[in-house]
Amino acid sequence: MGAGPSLKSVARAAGVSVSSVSNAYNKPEQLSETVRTRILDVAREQGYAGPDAAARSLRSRRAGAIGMLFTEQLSYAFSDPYSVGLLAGLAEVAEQSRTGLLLIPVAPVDSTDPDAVDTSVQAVRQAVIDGIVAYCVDPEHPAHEVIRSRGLPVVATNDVPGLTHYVLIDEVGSTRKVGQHLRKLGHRQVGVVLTSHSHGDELSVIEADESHLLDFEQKRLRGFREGLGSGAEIVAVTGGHNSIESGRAAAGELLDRVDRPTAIMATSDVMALGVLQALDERRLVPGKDVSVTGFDNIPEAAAAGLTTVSQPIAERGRLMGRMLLDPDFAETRVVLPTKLIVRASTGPARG
Amino acid sequence: MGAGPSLKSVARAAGVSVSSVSNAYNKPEQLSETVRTRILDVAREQGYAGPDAAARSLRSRRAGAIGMLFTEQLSYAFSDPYSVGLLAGLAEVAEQSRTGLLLIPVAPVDSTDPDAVDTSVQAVRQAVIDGIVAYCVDPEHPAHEVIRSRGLPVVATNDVPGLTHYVLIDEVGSTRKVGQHLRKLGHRQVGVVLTSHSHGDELSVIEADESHLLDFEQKRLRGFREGLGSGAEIVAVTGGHNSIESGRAAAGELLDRVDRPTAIMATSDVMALGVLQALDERRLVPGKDVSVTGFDNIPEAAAAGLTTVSQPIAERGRLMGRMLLDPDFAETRVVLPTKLIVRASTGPARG
DNA sequence: TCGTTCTACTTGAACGATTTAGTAGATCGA
DNA sequence: TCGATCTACTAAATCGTTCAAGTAGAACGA
Repeated sequence: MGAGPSLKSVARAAGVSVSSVSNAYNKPEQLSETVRTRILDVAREQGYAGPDAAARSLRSRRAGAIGMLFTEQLSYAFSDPYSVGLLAGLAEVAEQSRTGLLLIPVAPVDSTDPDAVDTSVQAVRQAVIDGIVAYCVDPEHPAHEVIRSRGLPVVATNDVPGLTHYVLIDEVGSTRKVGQHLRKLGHRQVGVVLTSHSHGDELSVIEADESHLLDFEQKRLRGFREGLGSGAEIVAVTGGHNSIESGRAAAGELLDRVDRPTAIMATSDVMALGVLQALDERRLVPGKDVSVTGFDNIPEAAAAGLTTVSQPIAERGRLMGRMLLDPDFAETRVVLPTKLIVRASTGPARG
Repeated sequence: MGAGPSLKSVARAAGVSVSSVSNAYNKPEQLSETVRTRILDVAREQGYAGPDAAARSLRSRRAGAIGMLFTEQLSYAFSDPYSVGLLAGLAEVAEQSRTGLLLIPVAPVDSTDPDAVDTSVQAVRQAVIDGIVAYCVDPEHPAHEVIRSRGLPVVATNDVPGLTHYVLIDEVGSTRKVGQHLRKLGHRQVGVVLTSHSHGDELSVIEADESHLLDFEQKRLRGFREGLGSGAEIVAVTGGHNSIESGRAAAGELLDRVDRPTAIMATSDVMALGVLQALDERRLVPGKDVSVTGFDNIPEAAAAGLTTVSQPIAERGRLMGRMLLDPDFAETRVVLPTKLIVRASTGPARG
C-alpha cells in the first residue's frame, strides 16, 4: 500500500470516482456543491494535500513555471543590480500569470571545467518548466541544443541562430556612442575592461583574436572601435567574472602600463565601479586624470557619477516575461532604446 | 501516434528495451559501450531531448529544485538588498547541489485581496519542488498547512508551530540593543517605522493592539520597548510594503506631528533609507536633529552612515540551503549573531 | 561438468494525476 | 409520451518515466 493519500484513496473514502476528486480541485463548477464539499472534507481528514504537482505536470503537459538561464554563478548574478533588475521585471509578469520562476545557472561554454558544462546542461534538461529566458547565453552553448530539442519556447537577450524571440538592445550602436563621446573629448589611448568566463579569474590582454569573447562583448567592442574612429589605440583586458573586484584588477593592469590609457570603458557598471576603485587607489581622479565609462546605468552609477549607457532594465525583463506568457503579445523581436548618460567620470583627455 | 519522441520510440528504433534507453541516460555504467552509443545516436537522430522532466519527477519522486517563499511581491523582494543577499547565499548552496531555485511569491495572510491568498497557496501546492525555504512567512499563513500536508521539508526564518528547522536571529535581543543605545543617548520620545502588508500602502498609527503585525515585527517592537525602558513614549507607524518610499511616507507622518520624536527606529534598512530621505526633505540632520536606526546592515547603510543591526545575510541563506540539501548537516535550529553598528545617524537627543 | 557469480539486458508494474468519451437520470417543450 | 437537451458523474486510456525483479548467456573455480 502506498504511503501518502492520493486522488484514488480520497475517491474511495468519499465514495466517488477519481475524476470527481480531480474535478473538485480543478473544475469546481462541474460538481454539485454537496459532493464537492464532501470530497474536500474527506481530503482534509485524510491529510491529502491536493493533486500531486509532478503527476499533474506530466499529464497536463504544463509545469506552471518558467526557467531563467544565467551563465554566471548565481552569486555573481545577484550581486549585479542589472541582473536583479531584469529578474524583478520578469518576476512581476510571472507573478501576474501565476507562474513560478526557476533560476538555472549554467556553466559558461568555455568553462575551465568541462564537466560543469555537462552537468548544467543536464539541469536544463531536467527542469520542469514551460519556457525559458536565456540571459546572455552564448549562441554556441550546448544548452541551446537541449532547449531546442525539448521544444521549449525561448526568449533570448542576444541573437542565437534558430531562435525566434528576442528582447534586445542595440549593443553595437550603444558603445559606438560611447566611443564617439570619448573621441570628442580627445581620447586616443584607450583601455577596455571586459568580463570573460574563459580564463577564470585570470587577467589577460586581448590580442587580435577576439573570437573567444562572449558575443555581446564582441559587439560592444566593435561598436566602441567604430565610435572612436581611426587613429585610436585600444588595449582590451578581461578580468574574469562580472564583479567589482575583477573590474578593479583589470583596471590595475591597464593603469600600471607605461602607455597608460587616458580613458577606460567597462562593459558593465559593476566592472566600472571596480575601475573607479582602482583609480582611487592610485590617487587618480575620474574624468580628470582618466575617464571612465560603464554600461547599464544601475542605481549605483548615478551615485558614483559614472558616465554610462542606460537601458530600460526592468522593462526588458517584463517584455521577456510577456513574450513567453502573454498569448496576446505578438511581437517577436523587440529592440529597446539605449541612451548615453554623461556624468562626471568622463572629461577631456589630459596632455 | 504521439507527437514527440519518447523513451519508447527511441527504444523501438534502437532495437532495445525502454529501460535500456533510460539507463543510457541515468546509469551509463550498466550498459555496454556499444549499446549505449547506439542508443544515444538514435536518440539524436530522432531529436529526442532526453527523459521528460515531469515524468522523471513523478516516478523518481524528486524534483531537483527547492522553492523559496516570499510574502512580498517579488519586485519588492528584489529591491531589498537583504532579500537578494539571502537569495544569493541560498543559490550558492543550491548550485553546488545541482538543485534549481524556484521563486514563489505568496500573498500575505492579511492581504486586502482574499483571492490572492488562495491563488498563491495554490501556487505552493503546484510547485514541483523537494523542499522549501519560508522567508518571513507568517505562522498563520495557510501556505504552511499546504506545505505540511505535502510533507515537504521546510526551513523557516521565524518560529512557526509544527516546524522543526530554523535559521534565526535573536529578533528581540537585537532591537533591545537598539533601544538601549537610544536610551543612553537620552531619547524619550521615539518613533517606530514598520512594514505591514495588512493596510496596503496606507499609513496607520499602531494603537494598543499589535496582534495584527507580522510576528517578527512584534518581536522587534517588543525588544525595542524593553531596551528603551520605562518612561519612553513610542509611536509606531506602518508604511506599507518594505520599500524606501513607504519608509519615507511613514517618517513624514512621524516628523510632522506636534510631538515630533527625537529618534526613529525602522525595522529594515530599506525603510530607514526612506526615513533619511524624509529628514532631508525637512532639512533635518540625522544624528543631530533626529536619530535614525535601521536593521540588516545592507551595503547602502554604510554609505548612508546609518546606525543599524548587522546580521550575516548571505550566511543565513547558505545555512538554510545546507539544512535542506546537505544530508550531513545535522543542526536543526541555528541562531545567528547580530551586532549593533553605530554610525553617524544616531546622536544625543536634542533639548 | 556442475553450480555459482557476473554482466548486460528485459519485463512489467508502478508513479498520481488529467482527459476524452460516455452514461444515467432529470428536465423540458410540444 | 417521445425525443432532445442538460446536469452530474464515471470508466478507461494515457502521460513518459523509473525501478525491482528476473533472465539468458558468458565466465569461472573446483
